[in-house]
Amino acid sequence: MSSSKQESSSKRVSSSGQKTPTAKSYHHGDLRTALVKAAREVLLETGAGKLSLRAVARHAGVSHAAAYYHFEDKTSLIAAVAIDAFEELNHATKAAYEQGGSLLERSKAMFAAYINFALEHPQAFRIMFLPELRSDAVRTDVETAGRQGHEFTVSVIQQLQQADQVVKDDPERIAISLWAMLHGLATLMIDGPLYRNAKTQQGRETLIQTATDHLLHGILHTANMPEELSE
Amino acid sequence: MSSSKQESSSKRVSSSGQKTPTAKSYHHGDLRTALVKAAREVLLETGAGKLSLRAVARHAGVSHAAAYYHFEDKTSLIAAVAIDAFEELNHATKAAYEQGGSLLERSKAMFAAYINFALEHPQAFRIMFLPELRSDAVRTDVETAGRQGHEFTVSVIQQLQQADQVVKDDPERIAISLWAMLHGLATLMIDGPLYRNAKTQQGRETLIQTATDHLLHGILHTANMPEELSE
DNA sequence: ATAAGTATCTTACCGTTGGTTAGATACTTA
DNA sequence: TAAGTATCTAACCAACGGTAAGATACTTAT
Repeated sequence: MSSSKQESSSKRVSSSGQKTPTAKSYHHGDLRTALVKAAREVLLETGAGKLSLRAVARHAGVSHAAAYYHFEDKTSLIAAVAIDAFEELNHATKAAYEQGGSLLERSKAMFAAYINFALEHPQAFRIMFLPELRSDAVRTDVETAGRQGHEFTVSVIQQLQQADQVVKDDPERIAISLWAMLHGLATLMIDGPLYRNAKTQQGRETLIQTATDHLLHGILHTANMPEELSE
Repeated sequence: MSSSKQESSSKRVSSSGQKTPTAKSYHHGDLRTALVKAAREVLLETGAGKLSLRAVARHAGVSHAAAYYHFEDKTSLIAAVAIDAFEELNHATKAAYEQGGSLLERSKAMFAAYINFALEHPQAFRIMFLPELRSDAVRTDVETAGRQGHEFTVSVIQQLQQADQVVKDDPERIAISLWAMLHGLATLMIDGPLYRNAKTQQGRETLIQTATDHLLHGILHTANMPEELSE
């Protein structure tokens, strides 16, 4: 019944001659992206778990049934929001990495950017990892959006290995360990028992600093702790 | 209106003479714990985000309004489920630690137990870290239930430090780093991009093994990797 | 024992939600 | 300009969280 409608209307904003870009005529123009944007805005006031499709449609100024011409499902709308947020996160981490400093400093800035994104956009961050976006039958789009960030991390690890700064382990596995550490720290800070420690900017930086240092240097006594990185 | 009712009826199962322990009379006996138990069972078939108070009451054989005499809120019921699950997790990790082997082996078994609990009870694990259980006004009970596990981890770290196996850093911070790593790995495995890698028992063990090793030994080239732990 | 008081449960109701269907409106294209 | 199609609204449904009023049973004082 409604199979290929989403694709056919995806990116077609300024094709025909409309009076205003935000045309308020019967047909909206690009309701799909407008709904995603509206969802991000509604998300700022509503919990991620209680995000209502009807509230999003209300915010966009359309009836809730209109949304079903652009998204198969409420979950599909949420998935689109998640992909949008993933792209934003990927952009933020890349931007942090491409700033000045040594290779290791830029890497650490990238690590911090991941957590800072979670702290600055907690609702979006929660959406990105909602269980129903994975367990559902086919949701490969969200998966690929998430994997892009992972692949970038792998490339950073490889660069660090080529510069002889990181052990020559499987970069894929190192990236996973790194991601797990960052992701765990972020979720514990926004939804877990660390959310009290993360209230002040000082507390956040300390948490990020010590955790990444522990991963970088190890916590076993047999591993030495050089001071060249305490910076 | 309903302030001290929950406390007054908490633990009073076999006080008066009832014919059967699972008395199906008008008054239930201990509906509160029955609802928590029912919620855990319903949770096995329903997603954690879509857990319905009415379905839980239905499963327990009572009307949904009856639940409101034992829980202020749907969130309060979920909080009780989370506390129940936290206690189960704490018990599992302690049990893993108290098994045979060296101190480090027992510690690593405890780390693995955390992730295995998440993999074996993903729905309960998700409930434990639902955002609404933290951001809500006063939900200190869930917090303390979660903190108990953390404090136990701190004590394990301290034991490792006394045995000269772990650097003499602040044990609190080390425990946080450890928890972040384990928690991140667990969530990425059940709700994140690693859930494909975690389908086989082999894949899970490899993920746990390499990640904990990375944290224990560090990934920087300046840190050495002793083989006494590769086991 | 009995009556009053209280805790717990059911039934009935409310507004909101996710989702579907039928019909209205506008864009597209021949 | 007419037919066809995409997109929207209005109306409807079942299920949900939550509340209020009344039914039932346990408790306790007398």
